[in-house]
Amino acid sequence: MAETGTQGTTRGTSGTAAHRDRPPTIRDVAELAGVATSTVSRALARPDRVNPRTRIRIEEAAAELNYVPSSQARGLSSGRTNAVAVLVPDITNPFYFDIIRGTQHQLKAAGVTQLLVDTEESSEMELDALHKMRKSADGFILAASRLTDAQLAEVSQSQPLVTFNRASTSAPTVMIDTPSAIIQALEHLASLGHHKVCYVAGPPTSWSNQMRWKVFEEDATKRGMEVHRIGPYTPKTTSGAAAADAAVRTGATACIVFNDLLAIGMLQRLKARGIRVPEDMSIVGSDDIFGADFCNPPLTTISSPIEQAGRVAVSMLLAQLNPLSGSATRQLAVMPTHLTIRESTGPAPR
Amino acid sequence: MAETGTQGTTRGTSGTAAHRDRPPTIRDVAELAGVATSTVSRALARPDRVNPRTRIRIEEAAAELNYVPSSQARGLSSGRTNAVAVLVPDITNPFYFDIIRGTQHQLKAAGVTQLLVDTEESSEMELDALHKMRKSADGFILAASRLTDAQLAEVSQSQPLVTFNRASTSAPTVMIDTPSAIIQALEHLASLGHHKVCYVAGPPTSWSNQMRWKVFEEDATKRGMEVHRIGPYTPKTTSGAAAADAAVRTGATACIVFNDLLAIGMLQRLKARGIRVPEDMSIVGSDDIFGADFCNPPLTTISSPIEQAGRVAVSMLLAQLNPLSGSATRQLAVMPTHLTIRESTGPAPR
DNA sequence: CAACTTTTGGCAACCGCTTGCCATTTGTGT
DNA sequence: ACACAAATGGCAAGCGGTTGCCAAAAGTTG
Repeated sequence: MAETGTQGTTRGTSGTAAHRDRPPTIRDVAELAGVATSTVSRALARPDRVNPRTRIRIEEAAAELNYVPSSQARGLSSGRTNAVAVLVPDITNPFYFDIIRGTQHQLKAAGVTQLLVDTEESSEMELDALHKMRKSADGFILAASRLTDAQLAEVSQSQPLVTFNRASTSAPTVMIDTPSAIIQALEHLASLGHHKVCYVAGPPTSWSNQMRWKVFEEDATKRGMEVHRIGPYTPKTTSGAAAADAAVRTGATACIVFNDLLAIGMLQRLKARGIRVPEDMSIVGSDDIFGADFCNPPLTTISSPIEQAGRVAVSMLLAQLNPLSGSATRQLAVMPTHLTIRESTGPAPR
Repeated sequence: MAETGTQGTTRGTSGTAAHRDRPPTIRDVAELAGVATSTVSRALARPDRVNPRTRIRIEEAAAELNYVPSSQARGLSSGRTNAVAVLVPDITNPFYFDIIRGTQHQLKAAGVTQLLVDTEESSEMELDALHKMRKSADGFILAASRLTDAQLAEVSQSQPLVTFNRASTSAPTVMIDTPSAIIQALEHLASLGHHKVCYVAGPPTSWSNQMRWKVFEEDATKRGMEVHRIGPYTPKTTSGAAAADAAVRTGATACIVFNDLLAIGMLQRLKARGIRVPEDMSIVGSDDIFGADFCNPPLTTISSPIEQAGRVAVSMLLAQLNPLSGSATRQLAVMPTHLTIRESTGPAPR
């Protein structure tokens, strides 16, 4: 302290300043600004906790040194990592890319790092990641989680998370309005005169798959349609061939398919077999992924603001992490859906 | 300081151990195993540095406590973060999906966390990320970097990185064999009788765009073809319409397009305008992204093992980070390419 | 101007783990 | 059994921040 006065003149001591060797630490900034590290820390974290004049001095010093606080160190002492992990079952699937894009955007806006994890459709990997990363992420977003209700409940007990397309009573959830979507699709098919419909199932552990089938069966039955179900199939285009063949065998004239990937695969197979879409068979996909608009024929599918869903998920998670004043955090967000009618559906063959 | 001793005993206050409240630290493990934390640290990091018996004891303790070391703390003291940042210009672009998938796989295999960053085609954001994350990532993978040579050189000086599809003398690079690919494509077009060809350009700051054009011009000229060039266009399907219209105006009978996204967009526009592909115009894309095989017509395109490129990039980066015995780290990897001929190319119209 | 309240900034103790250095043990050769 | 080398484990000093607590400084009030 006594030397502060001197220091003003000192300046030259260090000779040429700003050696670009090692990244500057908070200490360097403190030194340059002539204050203690704690003050620097405060100036940056809670600006009104320090005198405006010193704050400015510190800010200038920081700017000059091009100081960037180490998130590592910060995390260690503050207990927060400023990172959020996003777990998806399959990075390969374009559907999740929309989600990822959404989360990425929103997280970046909040200055939070995104840790992307591919769980490869496996609940073990999911649990493992959840466990391994509990110290390195402040929260998790589980897209289409494959965990059981019990597992989910347990996990959500110990770490903040929000699920996407996976209902849960224990954690905030954002999901797309599947029931309404399926009903819209059936309505559409019914109006085209279809009586025999088939649901092409995806992964049994997928909650949304279960929901879709449930609603499909209920509503189709209510309409007096003949309902079939085939599957489960891995939700990839490559499974489409098998699915298409099976679908044809059921005698159904229209299929609602678990997702677009599978649907597009079916389209390819049907074309190869010379079965015309939609003349001989109508196909409805789900998710409206990249490609659904330019495949052949363009796919009628269930659209939903997926990217926005990602954003919402992040918002909900962040709200959970920083409990703001008053307002209880929202526990459920349902994204609207609508049927995008393109060219893979048409009048039932007679 | 004097009280430290007291504190040592205080610990027990909590009575029953292993409360599942807070995640266990290295201290808990040490205590359970009856050793010092340093020993635990070693047992886990360099197993042969401790006695096998104690190591086992420690491992058991760790297992019982379900101990996972804090990567934060580890990073702080060791100076390594065990994370690698992957910067892509546009998360939206399926081309990068493949890269990301590749890097993700390889990184996971190495136990390294992937930090995904979307730089939105902006060199500023790229620099910014590079700067902000220098403390939180051990290295960087720059996919299709938009940085200038000078910037790249400077950055690579201070942090380990490898570039993908962006030549650089200052950093290891993995790229796809563009020249050969373009030549293959021109050969293909020539054999179909095309004489007037057009290159549809992508982002001017894209190195691979520049390369493609360069080789295109050289080789096409050498073949005595009439060469056109249009663009630049943003590499998205939505830019395809403008590109298609411009391409038609050039009078060319075949186009080689910067990437598949743009090419698919052109396909859509051409179809809308009633211009038949490939009868009236042939289109060759590049990258063979998801969707290129099922668009209408399926796109003839330049394929390359993109996912593998991502893997290789990671390997090169990791090699750079852990300079192993002897073998100098590879500075350049060139991924092979081949022309995947589908249905968007055909004989030149007469 | 004294008495008292606010501001402001420094001190020092962590956060959880790594690592250089040193004291013990244990093992080896004769 | 003895001298000496190798193996093993603990101590303590950080890594780069954050934060509770306290003292000095500045501002208020009558």
